[in-house]
Amino acid sequence: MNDFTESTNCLDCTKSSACFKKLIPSELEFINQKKTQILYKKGETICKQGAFSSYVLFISDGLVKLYLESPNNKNINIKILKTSEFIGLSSIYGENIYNYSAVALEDSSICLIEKESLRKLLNDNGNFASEIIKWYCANEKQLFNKIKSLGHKQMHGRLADTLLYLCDESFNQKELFSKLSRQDIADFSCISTESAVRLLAELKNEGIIKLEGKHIRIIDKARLIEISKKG
Amino acid sequence: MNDFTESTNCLDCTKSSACFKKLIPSELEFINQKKTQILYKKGETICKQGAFSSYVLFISDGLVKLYLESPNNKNINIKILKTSEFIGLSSIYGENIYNYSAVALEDSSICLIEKESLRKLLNDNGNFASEIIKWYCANEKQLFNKIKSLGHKQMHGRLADTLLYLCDESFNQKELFSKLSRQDIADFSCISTESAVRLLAELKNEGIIKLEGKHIRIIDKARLIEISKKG
DNA sequence: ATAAATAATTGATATTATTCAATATTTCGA
DNA sequence: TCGAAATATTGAATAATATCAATTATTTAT
Repeated sequence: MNDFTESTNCLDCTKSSACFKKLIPSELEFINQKKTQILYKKGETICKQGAFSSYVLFISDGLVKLYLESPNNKNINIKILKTSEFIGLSSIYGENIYNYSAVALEDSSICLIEKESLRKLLNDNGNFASEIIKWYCANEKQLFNKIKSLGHKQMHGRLADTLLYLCDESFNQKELFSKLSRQDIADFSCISTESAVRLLAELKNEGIIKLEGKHIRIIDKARLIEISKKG
Repeated sequence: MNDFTESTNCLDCTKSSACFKKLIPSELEFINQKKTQILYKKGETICKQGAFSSYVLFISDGLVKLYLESPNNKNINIKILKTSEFIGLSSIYGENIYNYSAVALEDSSICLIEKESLRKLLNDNGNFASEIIKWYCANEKQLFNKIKSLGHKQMHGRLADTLLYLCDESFNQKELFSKLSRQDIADFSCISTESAVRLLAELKNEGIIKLEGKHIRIIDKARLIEISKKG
């Protein structure tokens, strides 16, 4: 993010997500009263797995890495979140804790929204709730893909999945890779950092990817997809 | 399931899920018009991954195994669904296909509900939608647990997770295990059938579980949890 | 600009888990 | 009830992957 002069009023927020468009002005005003906006510096932890979840978070501007922590001090990277995405939506119901951790990959402006207020809106406004459900549908599909990748593919396929995900056009790739380490890439694939490095070198030698400093560029996407499918 | 004389009218259905309790009588009547009830025999496929999803399914009475299929002809078992649970809820929005397959573990009575009608109810009734979101919150947590299990644990920990899940009181265990093969147990853990068999024998020898025909009984739950945690 | 800290790379080895093969057991239909 | 088919079990060989150790490159803080 670059601009911190961005308005903090929900009514004319340009970074708003699809679901907020379903709110009527009075509801937007209501939610505006119930939120605070906070700036997280690059590297700061935005939410911590297991911690008490007082708020649902919304990225008003920034880039965030979402990951699961395991007791053995290893992480599983789940996804990269961009501006206009929620963090910790699922803490709204159920247990009062965050199911994952999130760290700012760049300076990020985050809206903290009171869970109670969000719940009220969900109950009052079915259109709003439906948009949230839409989000959950897409989210579930993504998690199933992760499970398929981890459950049945071996290293090569898993790394291919990671690269295909990270190289998606929807990310500013140069930017993104400059903020990710080999360990991050390994943690997306759930392989050791050393294996990630070795496999990346292999892919480079076969002309499937190009390593330009930290940036990874896919040269032969078809073959990478092939590797992903083969597992 | 035992009784097929069960009423098929949503208004006095005793197998209804929490969310339907949020519907007003006219809405229940509406949904009653928009559903059909079908009996699936044991072993029959209720929904197929990738197939066109015309309906959202609801188990009015039965027991169902939900699993992901991978191209290499291997399956990942996700969960066992019981009476009053939805199948394929996420096909309601997004792509018009089922993200997973489901098979009847016993003769099961399934309600097929028109997606369009369900969408209407979600838009009209925020309380109903909120209950669905509650379900998604719990569902997400479960999927994260699966990801943690697959991503970082090795065979022992993964099998322990499977056994702890399957031996939960919420299932009729004798019944359940009689319907699951070693392959099923392996597919929950994403390990080979042979490995599952070997590890079960190990656990038996160490007095952690007891093998009684097809039924598996946990003797030393504390140690099994230990194994699960250690990974 | 430089030293210290961190991250990336590579090779050798050890561990983990699958596959293949052979045998035993159970289930199921005629 | 019998025999075929499916499922379960066990062992040995092989493959996949992590770990450990050493080295090089990069980043960061002074």
